[in-house]
Amino acid sequence: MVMNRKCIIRLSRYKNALKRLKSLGFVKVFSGNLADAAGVTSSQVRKDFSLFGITGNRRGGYRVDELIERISLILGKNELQKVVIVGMGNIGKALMRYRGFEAGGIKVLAGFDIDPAKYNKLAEIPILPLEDFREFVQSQGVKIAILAVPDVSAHHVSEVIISAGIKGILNFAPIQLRGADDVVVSSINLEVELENLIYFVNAGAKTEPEIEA
Amino acid sequence: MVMNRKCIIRLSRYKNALKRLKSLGFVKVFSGNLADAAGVTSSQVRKDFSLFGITGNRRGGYRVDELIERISLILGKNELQKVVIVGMGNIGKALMRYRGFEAGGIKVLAGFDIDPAKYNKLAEIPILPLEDFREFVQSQGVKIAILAVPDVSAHHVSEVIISAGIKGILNFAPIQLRGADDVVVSSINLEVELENLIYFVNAGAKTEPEIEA
DNA sequence: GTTTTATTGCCTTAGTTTTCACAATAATTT
DNA sequence: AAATTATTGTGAAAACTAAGGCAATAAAAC
Ligand SMILES: NC(=O)c1ccc[n+]([C@@H]2O[C@H](COP(=O)([O-])OP(=O)(O)OC[C@H]3O[C@@H](n4cnc5c(N)ncnc54)[C@H](O)[C@@H]3O)[C@@H](O)[C@H]2O)c1
Ligand SMILES: NC(=O)c1ccc[n+]([C@@H]2O[C@H](COP(=O)([O-])OP(=O)(O)OC[C@H]3O[C@@H](n4cnc5c(N)ncnc54)[C@H](O)[C@@H]3O)[C@@H](O)[C@H]2O)c1
Repeated sequence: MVMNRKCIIRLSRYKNALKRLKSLGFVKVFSGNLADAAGVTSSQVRKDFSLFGITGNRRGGYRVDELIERISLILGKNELQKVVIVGMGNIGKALMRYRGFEAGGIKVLAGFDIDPAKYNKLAEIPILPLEDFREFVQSQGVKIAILAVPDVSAHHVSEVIISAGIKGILNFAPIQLRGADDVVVSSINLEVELENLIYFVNAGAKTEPEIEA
Repeated sequence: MVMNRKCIIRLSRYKNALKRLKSLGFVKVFSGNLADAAGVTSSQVRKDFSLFGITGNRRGGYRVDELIERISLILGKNELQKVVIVGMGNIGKALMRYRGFEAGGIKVLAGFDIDPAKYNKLAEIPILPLEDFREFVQSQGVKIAILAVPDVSAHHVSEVIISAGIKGILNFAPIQLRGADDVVVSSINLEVELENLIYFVNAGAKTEPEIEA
C-alpha cells in the first residue's frame, strides 16, 4: 500500500490529464505524453505506475481507457463516494452548491448544522440538525465528512462525527485537529496558503514551488 | 532564502501555535513545547529556526513575543497584505465574507467579475468589473489575487491578471495553471483533496499522512 | 523473417528532508 | 563559586523522493 501523499496527488493529476487526452481522441499514451500533460518527468510517471503495479506495453505505451480504469480503481472512484458537510456557513454552502464533484463520482448527500434557521429537510440535498448526524451517516454508510464550522466548535464537532463513524475529515477550520488513530484528517488552511504565497512572492521566487492541493 | 514550502508552512503553524501559547500566558517556550503544539519534533523546530537564523537561549528557550515578531517578519506579516478576489461565485463570495483574514493582517480590497449583476461599487469591499482590474491593482499596489472563476475561464483570466502585475495567485479552478516565471501559483483542488482522503480512508491508513494546506 | 527503432521497467545515482546525537553553554542548585 | 542540569545549535547520519541510465523487448520497417 503506497502511503506517499505526493504520489497519490500525482495519480489524481494523471487521471485528469488522461481524461483530457481521451477527449482529444488519444487511445494510447506514452509515459512522456502523460508526463507533459501532468507536469512531471516521464520516469516519475513510470515509477509511480510501477509502485501500483500498473504495466504498459514496451514500445506500445499504455491504453488510455485501461489506465483511467486502473487509476480510478486505486483512488476508489469506481464506486460513488458519499460525503456530508458539517457547518452550513459561507464555505459549507459554497461547497454544497458546487456541481463539479458529481462528475468525479463524489456525491454530497446532506449538510448538517446546529442553527435551526439553516435546516431544510426537504431540499434535494437536505440540511439536517447535527443530532441526526449519527443515524444518517450510519444508515447511509458515509465515511467522509467536510468540516466547515467555526474554529471554536471544530474540535468538539470533530469528536462528535468521529464517534458517529466518520473515517476521513476534510477540515477548513484553522486549527490542528487530532483525530483518532484510524481517522484521516486533511486540513485546508487558507490563511496559511496565503501566507505561503506572500512569502514566495516577496522572496521574488524564481523557482516556483510546486504547490498543489 | 529558504525555498522549502513545507518549511514555510511549518513557520505559519509555529506562529499560530505561539499565539495560542501566548494567550495561555506563556512568556518563554522550549523547542519541545512548540513542537508539541505544532505537531512536529523538537529537532525539526530547531532546525527550521536555524535555517532562518532564529536563535534562542541555551537552557533558556525562546521568548514568545520575540519569536512571533521574528516569524511574522519572515512571513511578511509585519505589513498589511492586500489581496483581491477574481470571480464572485460560490467560492469567491464565501472568501469575501470571511472576516478571519484581517486578524492575520490580510485585507481583501475588492472583488472582480464579468457579470454586471454582481457589481457593487459602493460596498465596503467593492465588486468591480474585470476591466477595472489593471488600474485598481496598479494604483493599490496589489500583488496577490485569489482566482475563483470557472475552470474554462481560469487560464484566460490568469493571463489577464498576470499582465496587470499580479505576482501570486491562489487558484481554485481544477486546472494546471502555467504562470510566468516570476509568478507564483498555488492551487487548491478540492476534488483532488477529497480523492486523497478517500484513498487513505479506504486504505485504512494507520499512519495519517501529514496533510496541511 | 530479420533488422531497426522506440519505449517500458527497473536498477542505480543524486538530491532533498528529517532525525539523531552531542558539544557548547546558560540557568539552577549546592 | 563550583557542580549539576537542561536546552540549544548544528554537523552527520538516515530516510525518503526524484532523476538518470540502460537492458529487455515489442512494434515497425525493410
Ligand atoms: N469562509 C471562508 O472564506 C473561510 C476562509 C478560511 C477559513 N475558514 C474557516 O472555515 C470555517 C467555516 O467558515 P465560514 O465562513 O463558513 O463560517 P460561518 O460562520 O459562515 O459558518 C459556520 C456554520 O457552522 C455552523 N455551526 C456552528 N457551530 C456548529 C456546530 N457545533 N455544529 C454544526 N454546525 C455548527 C453555524 O451555524 C454556521 O452555519 C471556519 O472555521 C473558518 O475559520 C473560512
Ligand atoms: N464552489 C466550490 O465548492 C468549488 C469546489 C471545487 C472547485 N471549485 C472551483 O472554483 C471555481 C469557482 O467555483 P464557483 O462554484 O465559485 O463558481 P461560480 O460559477 O459560482 O462562480 C464563478 C464566478 O466567476 C465569474 N466569471 C466567469 N468568467 C469570468 C471572467 N472571465 N472574469 C471574471 N469573472 C468571471 C462568474 O460571473 C461567477 O460569478 C471553479 O473553477 C470551480 O471549479 C469550486
